[in-house]
Amino acid sequence: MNEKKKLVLIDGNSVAYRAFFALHSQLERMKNKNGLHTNALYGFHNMIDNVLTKEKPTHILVAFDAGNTTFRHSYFEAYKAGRSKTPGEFSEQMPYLRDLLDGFGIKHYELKNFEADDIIGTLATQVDPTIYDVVVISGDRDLTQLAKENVRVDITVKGVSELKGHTIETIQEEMGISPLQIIDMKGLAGDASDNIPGVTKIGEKTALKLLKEYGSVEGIYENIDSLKKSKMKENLINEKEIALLSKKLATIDTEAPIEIKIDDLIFSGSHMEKLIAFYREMDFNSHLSKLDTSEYDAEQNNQKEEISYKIVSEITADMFNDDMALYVEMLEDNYHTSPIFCIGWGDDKQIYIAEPEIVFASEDFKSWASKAEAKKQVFDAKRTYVALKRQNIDITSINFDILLASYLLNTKDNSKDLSEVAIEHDYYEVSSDESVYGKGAKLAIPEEKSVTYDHIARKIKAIRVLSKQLNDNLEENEQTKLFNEMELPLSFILADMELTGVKVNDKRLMEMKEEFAIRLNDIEQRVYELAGEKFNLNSPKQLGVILFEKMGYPVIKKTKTGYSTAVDVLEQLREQAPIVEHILDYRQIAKIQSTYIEGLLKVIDKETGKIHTRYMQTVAQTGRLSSVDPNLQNIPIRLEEGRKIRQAFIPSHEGWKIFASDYSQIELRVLGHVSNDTLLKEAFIEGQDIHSSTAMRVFGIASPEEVSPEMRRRAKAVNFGIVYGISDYGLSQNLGISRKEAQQFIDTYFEKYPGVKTYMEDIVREAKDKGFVETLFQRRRYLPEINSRNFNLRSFAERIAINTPIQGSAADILKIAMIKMDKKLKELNMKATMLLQVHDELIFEVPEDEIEQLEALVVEVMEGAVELSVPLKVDSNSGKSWYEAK
DNA sequence: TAAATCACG
DNA sequence: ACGTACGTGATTTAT
Repeated sequence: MNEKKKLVLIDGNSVAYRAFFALHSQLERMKNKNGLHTNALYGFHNMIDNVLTKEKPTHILVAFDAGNTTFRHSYFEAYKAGRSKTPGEFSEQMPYLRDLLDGFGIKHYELKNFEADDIIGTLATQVDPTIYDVVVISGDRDLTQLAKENVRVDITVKGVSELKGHTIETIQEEMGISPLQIIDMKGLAGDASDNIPGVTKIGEKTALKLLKEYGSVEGIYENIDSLKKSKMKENLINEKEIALLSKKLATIDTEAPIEIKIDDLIFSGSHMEKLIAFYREMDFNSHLSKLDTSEYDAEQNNQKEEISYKIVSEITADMFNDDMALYVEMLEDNYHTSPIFCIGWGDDKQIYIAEPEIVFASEDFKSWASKAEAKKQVFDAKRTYVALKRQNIDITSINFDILLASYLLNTKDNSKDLSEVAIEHDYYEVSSDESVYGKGAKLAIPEEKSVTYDHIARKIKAIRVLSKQLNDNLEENEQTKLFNEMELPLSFILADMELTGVKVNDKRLMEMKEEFAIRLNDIEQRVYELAGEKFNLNSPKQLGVILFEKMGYPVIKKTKTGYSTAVDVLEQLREQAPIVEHILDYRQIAKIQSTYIEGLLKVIDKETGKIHTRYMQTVAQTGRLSSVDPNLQNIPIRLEEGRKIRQAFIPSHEGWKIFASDYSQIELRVLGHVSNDTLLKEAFIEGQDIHSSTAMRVFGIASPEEVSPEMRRRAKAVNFGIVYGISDYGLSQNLGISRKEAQQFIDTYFEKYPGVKTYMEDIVREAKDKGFVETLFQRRRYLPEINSRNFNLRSFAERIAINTPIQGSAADILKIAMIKMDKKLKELNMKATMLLQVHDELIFEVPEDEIEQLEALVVEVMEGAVELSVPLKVDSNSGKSWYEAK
């Protein structure tokens, strides 16, 4: 027996609007971390969820209105006029509705000049009634006119989860007319919400009475003479045109020129990864925890198409050719330490899977890996390179990295999970690592080996397919140079830096640890004395109670959950609260102790006494690197106590030195270049102290000598503010001045540096126009919120539009310098080695007798890395430890 | 798992 | 009028 199919058609705008008002009381409570309101999305989500469970549709579509004008406006301009303006809090949620539907795997559609009703009406009418049962869902009663033998129309009653079904029978029962007569009723009675006029003095009751007698609007006019004389008859006669027009307006078009076919609407389940990402973005935590991912994954995995591969127990040379994908599987993130448990490689014809012992013992594999003519495509080149290097295998000629490419195409598409990256590029044939290996305590290699093998084989295929696709995309964006000449070569340089590692004097750290332990204990006792009780000093919550409740100090700032006890707050209490001094001391030292001393001691490689960080090349949205496990880009320097940590970073060879070179004011120089501002460029060209120079302009000082330290400090803050996409409030907070004063500084700055002002206006306009900004080297960052109706989101995007080309271009420049530096060091056969990168500086270890040469080389390479309209400047220092290279 | 805090550029 | 500086990662407490 053939079951009937079920088509569900949802009126997106109307249901979302209902959801918005149903949860209107929650409006301010329901916001995500970015301040986006989520009440309509939440309500809409729950409605869909209910519908999917209850109706179990085989086909489903959400239709949207397209724009504000429809074909109806062409014969009645005032159609839908006089509606109150759509609230911004609602419209800002609409774009995300599409994401939600994509997650659910539900097709959505809109058609220019037509309303959602018309799309729904056309589909509901045109599908074969012997095959399809149709359910229409809307918040708008007009749609009940679509009810038929096989079409039920559900209208929201209250909220969106409670629906009332309308069929031919119920409509007949309640109103005594057929669904199609609802149009006639509107023609007579009009509809205030759509501004459909109707005939004067005729309301729903009267209309129904007339229709029961005469059947339709036309029927009434055919029999108009038989009506007895009345005011109503007069109105009907006078307003015949209006009645016919009203009917026309209320009629849903069942022959709209839609381009979708019923087969496009097949519902084959949700895309869990997308849905989860949506929940995360919207902070729908209850939904996140409710998901039974394992069950879902299993179902999804079953839907994937079969993949064939060969399990290899003996490797032979004919298994390799000059164009293949390679994947090395490890369970843990840290590829410096994680065991390798499976390896796959292959091309479009054949995929091979093998256990690592077999691969590592194979000379054929090794020579293929190191063969220059053999091009390899991977996911995460650096990870692959390091993992093989640990086995003494040198891999060369990796010519594509889909992770790196994906990140360059959109910095947001940077998941460490291959399947997530694949899904972003509409490739669904590979499962998530989590669904195969589990997570947290359950993370493990599957008992059944074929599960792993199948998974790796799918990864190989995905790499093959996506390498071609993403390479095309890079070309379309003119980013191939960025990929081939900057990011990909850099990833191997970073790999070498990570593998080299940096030597750490653990004895020195342990000495410091003991010293600090004693001091911490002393301070702790002192604080307890002053507080009159013991408490956990590391708990901001407990500290808040002591400070602001027990001791009664004034509350200066609050956080989401209670009193703020951050430094700037404590500093304001310093004068009146002696205890605060000790708390600040404690905080400072506790930070050094836990993060830097204990933290670093934990990650020193026992064998080599070195630390091997991992540079994340696809995380930072601006193009910068980041550093993890441990983070070596935030080792203390500003305060002397913490700076001493750097004494523990030493050269790995006797008689060598640590050598550090940093770009001076690189971001402001980049700003000078991109803004082409005369004064700003001049300051750099003439080698002025940039902050003093700014102080002179902004405070109207004649000579550099007259700039006081305080003025320079303020000017420096202004310069920072400019780079960050300044606001009066931000600057006022930073400088502890009034907003008005801060605004004055900004105004004066823009007066003196009009080029900078123009740059900011231009870049924001360009971002609004194109939806993304670019660095000097075509690195892109998309700003989906730049045109948001939400002030917060839009303003944030505008500041990012200003900052990213500056921070990102500076990052590009240092990356170029690193590549050139690496090349030079090799060419010149120097022993000096690049160890670390910290955003605007490079740290090397170098034999004593190479220092001079290195110094000259660094200046040549870094200052000459790129040609800007302002000079680049580098400062270098060296010493026995990182501390002394200052 | 989130929030608060603080280290760096 | 709206509420805020840009980019990161690690540790701790609390839920």
